[in-house]
Amino acid sequence: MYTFDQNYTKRVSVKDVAYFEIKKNIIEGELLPGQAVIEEELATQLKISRTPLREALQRLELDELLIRQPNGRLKIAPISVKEAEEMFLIRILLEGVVVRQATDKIEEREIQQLHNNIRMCDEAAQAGRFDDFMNTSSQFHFMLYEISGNKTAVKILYQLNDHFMRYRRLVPAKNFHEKNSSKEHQRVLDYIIARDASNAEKAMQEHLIKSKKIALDVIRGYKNLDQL
Amino acid sequence: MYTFDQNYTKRVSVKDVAYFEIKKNIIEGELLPGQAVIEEELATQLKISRTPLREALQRLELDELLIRQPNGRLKIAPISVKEAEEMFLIRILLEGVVVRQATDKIEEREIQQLHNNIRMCDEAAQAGRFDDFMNTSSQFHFMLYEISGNKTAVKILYQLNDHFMRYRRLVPAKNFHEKNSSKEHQRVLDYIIARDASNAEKAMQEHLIKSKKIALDVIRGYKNLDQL
DNA sequence: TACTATATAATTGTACACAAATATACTTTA
DNA sequence: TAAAGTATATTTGTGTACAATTATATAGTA
Repeated sequence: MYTFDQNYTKRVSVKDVAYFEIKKNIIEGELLPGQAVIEEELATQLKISRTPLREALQRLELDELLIRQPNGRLKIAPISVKEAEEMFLIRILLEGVVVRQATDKIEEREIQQLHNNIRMCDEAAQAGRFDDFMNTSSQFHFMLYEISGNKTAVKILYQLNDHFMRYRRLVPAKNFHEKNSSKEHQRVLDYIIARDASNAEKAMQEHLIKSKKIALDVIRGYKNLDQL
Repeated sequence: MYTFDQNYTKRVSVKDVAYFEIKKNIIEGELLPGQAVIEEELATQLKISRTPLREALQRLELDELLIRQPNGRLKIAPISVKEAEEMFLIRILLEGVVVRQATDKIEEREIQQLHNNIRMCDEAAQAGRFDDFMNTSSQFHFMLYEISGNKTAVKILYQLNDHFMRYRRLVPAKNFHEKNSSKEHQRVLDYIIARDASNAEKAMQEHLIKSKKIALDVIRGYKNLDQL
C-alpha cells in the first residue's frame, strides 16, 4: 500500500508566498502604516492573480497587520500604542507559561543549544552587529517556544512577534539595543538548568518587562513623530 | 462632502455567512471531528461558489477548527486533550488580565448588568433550563471582556471559546452543569465592586480552574469513547 | 499473491470575467 | 459659490473554467 518514498514535494502555493512576501514588506516598513492596499495593484506587482492574493490578504487581516475599513478597503495597520501595550502584556503571560513548560521538558542537548545561542549573542554585541544581535537574541526565545511543545501558546506568540518586529523597524536598530539582554537570558537558563520552573518564569518575565518598557518608549516616540 | 445619512447598509458577504454557518455546524457537532471537508460538496450544499467558500474555510483553518492534512485536504479538527489543556490554561491567564482591567474601568450601569446576569443564571438553573443557563453564564464572561476594552486579549478569548463550545456539545448539557458557577460569579463581582482587582482576578481564575477540571474530564471521556 | 505501472477520477489551486459596491469627477441648480 | 444630483471610474465580491495535484481503480509483471 505505502511506498517508502511518497514523493512529498512540499507544494509551495502562490498564496503562501504572497502572504510571507507581503508580511515581510509590512514588517520591514516598505509598506507604511496607514497606507492603502489595492488588490489589483498588488496582484500586478507580485505577478499573481487576485484569487490567491485575496487569501493572503485575509490572513494578514486576521493577523491584524492589515485593517479593513468600513468601506471594505484594506490598509496597512496603523501603529497603536494601546494595542502594543496589550500585546506585550499577553506576551509576558504566555512566555511565562512557555518557559515553565520548557523547564520541565528540556533535554541536555537543548540546554547546550541555548548556551551556544547566548555566546553568539555576546559575540554579535561585542562586534557591534546590531541586527545580528537582535536576530540571535530572538532565537533564544523561539528555541524555548519549540522546547515547550505548547502549540497553542506558541502560535499566538509568533503572531505577536510579527508586530514586535515591525515596531523595531520604526527606529534605527541600535536604539533598540538591550545591552543586558544576554545576561538576562543567562539568568533564565540558569534557573532552567536548576529545573526551577517558577524562578525561570519569573526571570523571563522580568526580562520581558524591561524590553517592554524600552519598546513602548520607542513606539510612543514614533507615534508623536507620526502626528506632526 | 458628507451627507448626514451615509447609507451604510452593512454589506453581508457570502464569505462571512458561510464562515459563521460552517463554524456553527462544527461547534454543534453536525460536522464531526475528523470528518473530511470537500470544497465542491460544501459549496453545493451552501449554494455558493468555491471562491468565497475557500476564504471561509481558510479562516476556520486559522481558528484551528479545521485542519489541513499534508496532502492538502481539509478535515474537521479532531478533539485533542492536549490542545484543550493548553487552551484552558491560556484562558485562565487572559481572563485574569481581562477581569483586572475591567475592575479598573467598570461603571455603575455595567455593574447592574452583571447583577442581572447572575440573577438570570440562577433562574435558569432553578428551572432546569440547562442550555439557557450555559448561555447566560457565558454572557457574564463576555460582558467582562467588553468592559475590559482589551481588544487583543478578547479576540483570543473568543477564538478559544469556539473550541470550548464544541467540547460542551460532546456531551449532554446537564453533565456540564456547574452548580456553583453563579456563586463564583457573584464572588468575582463582589471584588469588582470593591475595586479589588487582584482578588477579582484570583476569584475568576479559581472559578475557571474548576470549570477547566470539569471540562477536561468530559473531553477525556469523549476521547476514550472515540477510540473504541 | 504482492508489487509496480498506468490510466482515470476526484480534489485543490489559480486565473479570469463579470457583478456589486464605492469613490471620484462632472453637472446642474439654488 | 455651495450643495445636491448624475455619470464615470475604481475597487471589491463572486462565479466559473481550467490547471495542477492527489487519490483511486485497473492492468501488468515477477
